[in-house]
Amino acid sequence: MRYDKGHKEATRRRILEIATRQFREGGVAAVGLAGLMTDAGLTNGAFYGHFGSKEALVREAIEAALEDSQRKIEASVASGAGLSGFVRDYLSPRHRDSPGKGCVAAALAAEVARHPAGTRTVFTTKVAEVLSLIGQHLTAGSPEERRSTAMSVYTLLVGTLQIARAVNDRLLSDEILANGVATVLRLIATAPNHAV
Amino acid sequence: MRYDKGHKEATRRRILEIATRQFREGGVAAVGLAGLMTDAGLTNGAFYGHFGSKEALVREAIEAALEDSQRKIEASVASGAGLSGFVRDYLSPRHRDSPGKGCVAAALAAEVARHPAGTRTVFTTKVAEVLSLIGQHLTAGSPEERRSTAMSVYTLLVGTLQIARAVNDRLLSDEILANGVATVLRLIATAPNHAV
DNA sequence: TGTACATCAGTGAACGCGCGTTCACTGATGTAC
DNA sequence: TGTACATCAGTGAACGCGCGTTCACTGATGTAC
Repeated sequence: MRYDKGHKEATRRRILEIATRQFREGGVAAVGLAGLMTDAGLTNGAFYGHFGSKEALVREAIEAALEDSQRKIEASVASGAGLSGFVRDYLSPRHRDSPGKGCVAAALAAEVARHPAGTRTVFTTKVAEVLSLIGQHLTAGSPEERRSTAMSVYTLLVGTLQIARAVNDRLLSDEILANGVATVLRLIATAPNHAV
Repeated sequence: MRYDKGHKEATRRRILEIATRQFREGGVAAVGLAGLMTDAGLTNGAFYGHFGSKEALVREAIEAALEDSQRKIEASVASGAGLSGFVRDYLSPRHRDSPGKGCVAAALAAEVARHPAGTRTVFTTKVAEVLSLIGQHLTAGSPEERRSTAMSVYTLLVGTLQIARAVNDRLLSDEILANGVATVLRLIATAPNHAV
């Protein structure tokens, strides 16, 4: 064969990697396959040797990016920084300013809601895993309370990052991030004391 | 003149109304001007008699939709349901399932972050007004604490609605919404007890 | 050892389509004289 | 009262462009005999 063993797999991985970055940076709709393939050092036609359609790529990109999120949480816990460390990274100006390397839920949740069922199902499965993972690393409360807190933490993280990114005023954006950190840490520290 | 006095203004309002709905339903990128104008009962060319560009329409649509949000908050407070009533409406399955009539921040925040400065500035100004409005209707805490709580409430509302919309599992989605209501109401009821 | 063929990652032109925007034109009305 | 012109909301074709997808082809390699 002309190409090394593993060459095609490496190319596929390269396309996927570039795609996950570009999708998060500009949104799925703004990424064209021709430009994506050029950035991968190939021509447009080669795309369909690796993926069945753009939507298939979107599914894989979302899956990969949400597995990345899980790895980040685990890395933070393993490093001793705990969930708090993850929260501080997540709501940092650095994360806000580099969406291409960041959370795919914050970048694409609204767009995912408008995608076909298969894509939404992948997203759903992986988000459920993230929620479960956050719940596992909470210390306060019963299992039900931890699940509940995990949801609050995750939605608050996503909402805070999104508003901080959309807002065009650095001071306000920084304030929103800092306030988000304080609120999430408070949620983590205290059991929810359920009324329901 | 061929047309009634006020005819053009009415047409403009009609285009704007349809656009705010379509933008929230499908995202800005998915809305084409030709289709929009057809839905308004006109042909594509007429658009530029009313708006300078698609982006100018986006700015006005975002502004109008965020003023709508403010009106909803005020209406809920005026009706005696208070902020809690607004929160329950915001995180209701009905709101989740009808994005076209709902919160523009939840529908478009990620997309706004990628739009030109002018659009982001409009968004920023109006979001700041919403935060201030929420703060005014909080009862617990100092003014600083109320501002802080308002931010947490708003970002939590937006994040919760988005994840609930993206998720493809009705039970999980409902659970996320219900959990969001409980958490937001808890935030509203208790002063944040700032650590910073 | 030499020749014919199979394999297969990638090429690049072409497809039909919809996009935002421009612009010469239409036609019903109001105004001027 | 009748005629010429100005106004102006809207028409609809055209512009250049990029989209996702298809497909006949290339060319370097491995395999068979």
